[in-house]
Formats: sequence, C-alpha cells, structure tokens
Amino acid sequence: MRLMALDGNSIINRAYYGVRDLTASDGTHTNAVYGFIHILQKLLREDKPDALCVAFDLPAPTFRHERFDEYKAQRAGMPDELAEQMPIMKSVLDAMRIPRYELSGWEADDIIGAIAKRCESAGWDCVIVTGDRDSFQLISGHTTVKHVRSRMGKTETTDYNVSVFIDEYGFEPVKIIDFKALMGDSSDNIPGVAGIGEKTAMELMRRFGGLSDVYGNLDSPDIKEHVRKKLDAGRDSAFMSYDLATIRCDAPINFVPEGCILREPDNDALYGIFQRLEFFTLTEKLGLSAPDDLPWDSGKAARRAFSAVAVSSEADASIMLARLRASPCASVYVSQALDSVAVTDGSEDVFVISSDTTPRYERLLGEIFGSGVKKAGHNVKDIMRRLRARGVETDGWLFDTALAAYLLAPTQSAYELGRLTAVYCGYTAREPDALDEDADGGQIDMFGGDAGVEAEDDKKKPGAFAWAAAAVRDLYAVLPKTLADEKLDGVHRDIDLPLCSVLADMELAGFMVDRDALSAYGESLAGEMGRVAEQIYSEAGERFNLNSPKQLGEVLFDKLKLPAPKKKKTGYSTSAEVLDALAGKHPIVGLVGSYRLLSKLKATYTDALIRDADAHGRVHTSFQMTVTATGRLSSVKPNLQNIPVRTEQGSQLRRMFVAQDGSMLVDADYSQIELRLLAHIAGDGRMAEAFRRGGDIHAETASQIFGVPSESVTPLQRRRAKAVNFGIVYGISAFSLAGDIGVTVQEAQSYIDGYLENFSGVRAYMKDIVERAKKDGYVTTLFGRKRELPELRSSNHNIRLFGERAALNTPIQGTAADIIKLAMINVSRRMADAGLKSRLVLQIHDELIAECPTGELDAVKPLLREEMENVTGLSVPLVAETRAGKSWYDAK
DNA sequence: GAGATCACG
DNA sequence: ACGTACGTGATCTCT
Repeated sequence: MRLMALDGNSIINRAYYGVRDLTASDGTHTNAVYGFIHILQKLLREDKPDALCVAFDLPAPTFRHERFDEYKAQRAGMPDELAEQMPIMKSVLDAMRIPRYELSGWEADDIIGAIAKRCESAGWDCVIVTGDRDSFQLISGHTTVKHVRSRMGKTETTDYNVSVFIDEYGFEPVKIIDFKALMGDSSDNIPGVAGIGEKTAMELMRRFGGLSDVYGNLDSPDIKEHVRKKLDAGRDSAFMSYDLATIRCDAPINFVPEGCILREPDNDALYGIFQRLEFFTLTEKLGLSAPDDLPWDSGKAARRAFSAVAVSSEADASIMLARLRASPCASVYVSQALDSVAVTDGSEDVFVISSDTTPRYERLLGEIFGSGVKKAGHNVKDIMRRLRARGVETDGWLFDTALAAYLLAPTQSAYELGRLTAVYCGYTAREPDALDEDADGGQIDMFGGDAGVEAEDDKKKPGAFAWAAAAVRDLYAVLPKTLADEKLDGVHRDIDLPLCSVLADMELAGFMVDRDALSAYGESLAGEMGRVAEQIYSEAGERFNLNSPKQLGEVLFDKLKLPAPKKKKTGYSTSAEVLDALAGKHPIVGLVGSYRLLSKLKATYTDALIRDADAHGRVHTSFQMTVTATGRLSSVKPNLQNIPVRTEQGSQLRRMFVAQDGSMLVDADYSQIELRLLAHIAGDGRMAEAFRRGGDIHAETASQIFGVPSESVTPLQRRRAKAVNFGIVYGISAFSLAGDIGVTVQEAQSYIDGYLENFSGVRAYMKDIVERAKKDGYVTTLFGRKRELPELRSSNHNIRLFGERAALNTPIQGTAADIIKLAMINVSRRMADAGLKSRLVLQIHDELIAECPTGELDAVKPLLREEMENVTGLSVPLVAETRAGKSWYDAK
C-alpha cells in the first residue's frame, strides 16, 4: 500500500507562481487553488496512490492576539493574493475528503516526517510530494520524494529514491542535513557556514562524508587554508544549522495511513465551492453535478422562475406573438438543429415552439424573428446564420448576452449560458453546458457522442430548451446596466452587435476554392515529400517517423552527433530555429526543413481545404467574436486567417482561392494600421508627420535610428528598423529583438534607445499607459473596448511584465480591431444600399476580401477603400490599398 | 489531453 | 537573478 503525503505550503506556492493570474468575477484570486488541484489531479492520475493527505505549516500562536498573530505569521512573506487562497484551498481539500494535518508550532516538513515514519512502521510506502528539497533527508527504502516544479501551467515531477538521490548528490539522503549545515539555505533561514557555498560544501561532503567528519579533520591537508578559516569561524553556526535543517519525526499527530485512503469527494460541497470560484471546466472534469435538493439553483439566487408553455395551436401562436410584440425585449433560444425555439416576453412564461408539434412552424419562425419583435439572444451571429441558412431573415436584435459578457471580461475561456447565470445572476442552471453553442453552430454534445440517453430525452421534451430562454431573460435583466456602467454599451451597440449580421453573411457566402487545383497541388506535395523523405532516410541510415520530433531529435543529435543546442526539456528541440542554426552542418538539416514545410502545407491546408469545401467548392469558416483578449476576430473550422503567404511555396495556395465565374476578388488592406494608431494614440508628432508625408515608415524609422538620411538607408537597416517597429508595438525587450534580427543584445538595446530618443511621444506613451493601467486596472481602445489586466498587480515579476506589454499592445491592436469591424459594417451597408451583388468573404485582421461580379469592380474598389479609410478621423491618415484579381494570389 | 511545431496579422 | 514581443488555430505524436 502506498500513501502520498503532500507538503501543502510548498505545493500551493509552486502553484501560485506557476499558474498565470486567475480571478473569479468578484475579484478573488484563484490561480494557486487551481494550480494545486491541477497538480493533485495529475498525481492521482499518474501515480495512483492508495491514500493521500496534505500537511500545512501552522506557526505557534502567541499568548495575546492569538488569531491575528497566527494570521500574520502564516502569511509572513506570502503575497496577499496567495494568503487569501489558503483558507479556500483548505476547504477544497475538506470537500474532496482529503485529510489535512496541521499542528500549532510545527512545520509541514515535520508533520510529513512523522507521517513517513508511521507509514514505514505500518508497512506502507510513502511518497512525499513537495517543491522543496528539505524532505530529501527522509528518503529511505520505503519513502521516496516526488519533487514538483510548475511552470506556466505545466507541471513536471522528478522521483527521488535512494539510488536516484545518491546518483545526483553522491552521498546518502540523510546526509543532506550535513550538506545544508555547511552551505545553508536562505529560503529556510538556515545560515550554514558563512562563505561556504554549494560547490565547496559538496566537495567537503564527498571528501569527508558528514559534518562531524569535516570538523574532526579540520587539519587535513585536503582543506585549503581559506576554507579552514571559514569553517573554524562558522563552527557554532554549522551545528546550529544542523539542528535547524533536521526534520523532526515526532510530531504528535493523530495519523494512521488507513485513515487517508482515497474517498469520493463530497459532491455538493465541492460543487458549491467550484461554482463560487468559477471552476466550470474542473466541475465537469471531476463529474460534479448540481446538488439534488436544489433543482435549479443554489437557493440564494436572484433567479426568476419560469414555466414552459408549449405552443401547439394557432390560437397559442397568436397569443404568443401578441405578447412578444408588446414586449420591450423578448429573450430567445434557438436549438442547434433549428427544430425548436424557446422564447419569453420577459415574464415567467417561456413559449416553446417545435417543428414536431407546432402548426405552421416555418411561418412562425418568420413572425418571431423577422417582423420587428425586439429581442435578445445568446450568440446572435450564430442564430442569424442558422436562420438565414433556412431562408428566415431576422431583425430587431437589441442585445447579445454572449457578446456582452465578452465585452465585460474578454479573457474568459467561454461564455456559456450556465456559466453566465452563475456569474451574473448568482444561480446555476442544471446543465451548464448542455446547450452551448459550437462556434459554427454545429452539433453539440447533447446530440452527439456520449451524451446518450439524456440527450434523447431532452430532445423529446418540448420544454427542454425553456431554461435557456429564461437564462437569456435573466441575463438581460442584469447585463445592459452592467455594460453601461462600464461604458461598454457603445461598443456592443455600434460595433459588435451590428457586426453579427455581416459575419453571418460572410460565413454563409464562404470562400470559393479550386478543388482540382488543390488536389493536384496536394499530390505534387505528396510526391515531393516522398522524395525528400527517402533522401533523409538515406542520410540518416534508417527509416523513422519524420513527424515525431522525438525520433527526429534522436537521429539528429544522438545518431548523427550534430551539436545539440542547449535547449532541453523533455528531449531535444528540433524547431525551425534550431534547424536554422545547424544549417550547413549536415545535408539532412535542410532536407528536414523542406519536409516540414511540405507536410505542413499538405496536412493543414490542401487536405483540410478539400475536406472542408462544400458541394459548390466553397469553404465556410466560422468567425468567433468572443475569443481574443483584444477584440480581434478569430477564424475556425477551417482557420482562413492563417493561409500561407510568407514563402513562395505556401503562397501558391492562394492561387487556389478564387472568385466564382463572372466575378473577381478584391483584396483591400490597411497599410501599417497598428503603427499609425501608435502614432495617433501616443501623440508622437514626428511619427505622425512621417505618416502624413506618406513616406516609407520603416525607412524613415531606420533613418532616425541609424542617423542617416532616409535615401541612404540600406535594406538591412530598413529590415532592422521594421523589426524595431513591430517590437515597439508588442512591448519590446532587447533580448527578444536581438533574437529576432540576429544581433547582440547590446546592439538591439542601442536600436531601441535610438528609437525612443527620436520618438519621444512613443516613449512617453509606453510609460503613461502602464501607469494608467496600474492605477485603473484596465486599458481601453479608442472606442471604449476594455481589457482588465490583473497581471499588473501580480507579485510575480514575469507575470507583471507580461501585463505591462499587454497594457501597451492592447489599445493598439484592439483599436485596429474596432476600426476594421466598423469598416466591415459600413462596407456591407453601402453594398446593400447600392444594390450590389458583391459581398465580403473574408477578414484577416487588417485585410478584407470581397467577391464582386466583374461589372461591379469599378464601384467596389473605391467603396472598400473609402469606407476603410474614413471609418474615423485620426491625427494620421488611414490608408487602404485595393487590388483585384481572379485569385487571392493575383489580388494581393 | 498536452506539448511541439508552425501557419497568419 | 530571471525570462524574454502582442494576438490567434490546426495538426501531429505520445502519454
């Protein structure tokens, strides 16, 4: 039998520093708790212990002000954001029915020492899990240590038993006490011997074996004079350190290993805590369900009741329509398969119409959605796409609860109805995810895969969707005000909501591809891949899976003995960066690079696009409106925003994105929109002037940085200046810039300094925006879109720096996103007003592509350019360039 | 399901 | 001393 004993303080510390900042909507920090549970799950999954418990430090209370001192001592040196998570963590463990051990005046180490000893005498094995190295002294035949490190969300562990330990340290585990007595440990306040560090201590241990042996042989000629002096002076400190470093194993705990045998968690308690912490994914992963005695909510919720009313006659339908028309805002839910709609006028009645049981269902859809009924929905763009696909036009949309929730907190991972009611209305729907929309409005879990019987039941029950409409209704009662309070109502009303219709049209239109050309290209890629692979195998002298970085690494670095770059984690890195560095060392390197390029093109593009094209050869992407932190769109299934362009072989693909017969593609893209926005937002006169002159901005930048006239800027200087320009927008560091353009860090720093000296407005902006973000806790775009930046308050240096870069970049990237969204709305409206058949088919952040009947080209090209350039007035001109062609390649 | 890799702005 | 540019999505391998 095997028991796992966790050092709670150590693990939660690792979790806190290893997981990016997470907060629940009420501001409670949750990253440490999340990370701890993550580590715990990983341990249980991979190590499968029979029993588990956690030990925590608990300092001795003093006589007066007992509670206060205890609190203070517990969080000594602990950031507030971590301290506030300690009691939550403990309640989570209690709800998981995992025993906790803590004892006044004892450290977790000592408690674990006692646990390990008692396991040994009970004949159990004990695995100590900790992020510190103190516990190594407890390693024995029955006790091992699992050392945990957690970095940016991923957890790595190393197991130490006696032989692994001796391999690494060269002495017995228990001797680590002697080792620490010599070298000390600042994190544990063990002084050691002044002037003796790790190297010397290790040397002494290997030579003499232990602390008393060192001091018994101070005269030995093996000890150099200066070391002897330090040892002599530090004698008392050494022996005191020995005591400090020794883990006591006699803590009077009430422990038997059998008491820690794993049990099922307390579903109701854990569910409640996870809801409060907004750990929705974890709730699902652990299979937790809403408590039985609380059918719909936690009871204290501001939730309103609802009752499902089946619409099964013409009379029912008339009553419903009259009620909906009279309502200032109805709330709707449309099932994925479009065979059922739930709608409420805002009262407790939720009308449910179904293609099976409601007479004249099709016509009723038109009445509800296309006859001026004012309404709110969740993911309006998807609803529009579904309905339009069936010929039902919609109008009267006042509000999108998903978009609103996104605008309020754009870094959330999902905006499902069940989560939103939990966050904004304080109640939990029974099936938070059962009705969540897929990005493309495709099938959802309920109807596919493993949802099984329940899904079938729900599908039969007409009222099964009613709660979703009620959830939209309850959210609509709260979110508009919240949105207005945050001054986000304008972005919702003027940008994101009107964009829904434009995007729905674009998704439905799709982008035509030439399937025959794609197939032919795919085959030529396959042929070339085969030839390159054969050459690689012959160079390597063996056949292996070229797609496996692991196997490739072994061939390159073990077999062919190419110099392995220092990068090492789970093996060798074989990234393009590494291959570039090895170019010329062996013919295989270049071949591997080519193979990578070819296989990426084939797998990700040719094969996938052929698969995704519909019967007319059109590919329908889905634009996601609630994914990015900055307000950009994203494109999925397939992603049409990352079609290759940078390499010649890749850009061949763009020849296969075409216009249908009789039409042309018009590609319109903003020139340098982010740099122009930087000039405007930062109010940098010199940069704005450069843009007004209409010169080559990278060349002008180079001229400033390198102090040469702009006509004599070399191509290399221009390239470097361009990298600096990008870097500035991203929140530059000399290190990264150096890596990017291949110069020394010093050199890169001098470019940055030169840049900031010349563009002092930018320098001031970089400083101001970070200060303002720190004060306000958020940044905004010119149009009011907002991003909270809790990272700026992190006690972790790296997380804070990340927050600063995001503070700098988000207003720029986000404003650019706002601008092109507005342009899309205006373009679409003008095309419709002019009665044109032309239509937008794709957006790629700063680029729009329209498909135009040939006869409309002369109208559409200027239309696009004008609408894009005149979205808004700035201190610099916005410039868009258009070009027409039969294929995307020709139009760009 | 996570990690490595690589495609885009 | 430490880690290293902003924002995304798809495919493949391997656990």
